[in-house]
Amino acid sequence: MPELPEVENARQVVEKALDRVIASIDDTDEFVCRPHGPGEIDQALKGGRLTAAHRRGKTMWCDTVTADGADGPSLGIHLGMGGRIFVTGPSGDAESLYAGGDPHVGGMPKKADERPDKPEWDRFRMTFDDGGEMRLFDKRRLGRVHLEPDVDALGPDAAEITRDEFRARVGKGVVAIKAKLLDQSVLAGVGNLLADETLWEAKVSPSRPAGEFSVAELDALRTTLRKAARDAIKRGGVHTGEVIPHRAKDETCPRCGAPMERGTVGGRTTWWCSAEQAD
DNA sequence: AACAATGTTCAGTC
DNA sequence: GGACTGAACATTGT
Repeated sequence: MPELPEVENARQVVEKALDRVIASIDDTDEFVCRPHGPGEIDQALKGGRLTAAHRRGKTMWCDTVTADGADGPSLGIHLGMGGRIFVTGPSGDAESLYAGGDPHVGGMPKKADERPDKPEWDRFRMTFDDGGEMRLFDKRRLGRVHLEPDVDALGPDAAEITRDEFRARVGKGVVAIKAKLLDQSVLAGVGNLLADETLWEAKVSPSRPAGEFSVAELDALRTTLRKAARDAIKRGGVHTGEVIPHRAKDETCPRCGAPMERGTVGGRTTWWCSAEQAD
């Protein structure tokens, strides 16, 4: 699930956790919270508060203050391959639940495995002194929570990148354009689905070398990407993309009817229109 | 059983 | 050192 649009959705849910006093933290999952040892994050943040929720690409982080009002360490949260954020209000009950990283914004997920009632899939939990909580729910366990995340290694956010930045960062090298879009140090936030959706909308072959693009083509690609990202945020996730349901065997392009083709580009399964996105 | 999964990272090669 | 590739990571679903 989580690409830029889902993470932005999750970030907005994390904002529901701001300015509430942290009573305790369960950071005992050593894989998710590495390299911190159990209790380390708890010790650093207990008694303090989260004061702001930021996002760049797929990485979120919160500013914090300690109990005495001094600046605390930032808290990084990454949803990995399938993580979600749940926050409950002061009552702590299900009625006050906010779900982030999920397509059904504000509603309860329908699939059993997406419901928040599998305690063994809770990988991190922050309990507030008002009775509510924030937790990372992640059945695949590839999410991350850690102190002081290094966001400088990320490129500009894919929904915000400027025209000049895009030209300079994306339009060079011999790697496939899709691999370039997926490189988080080039620009941050594009995942496998958003890449396929963007390239399909732009009628660009995913395997075409990035350095071959003209300035005009790069500008057009950037416009398409930002539109795809923002539309997905608005609609609740990348899965709302037009071509996404057609990423399957025996499917056809929803625009021209030609067969969809499957392959591997940038190490990821890739689908494209065999006619409009030919090399 | 084998393989893929909306992500990241690290070892290895050119 | 940079660019690039492929496997590994933990876990679940098909």
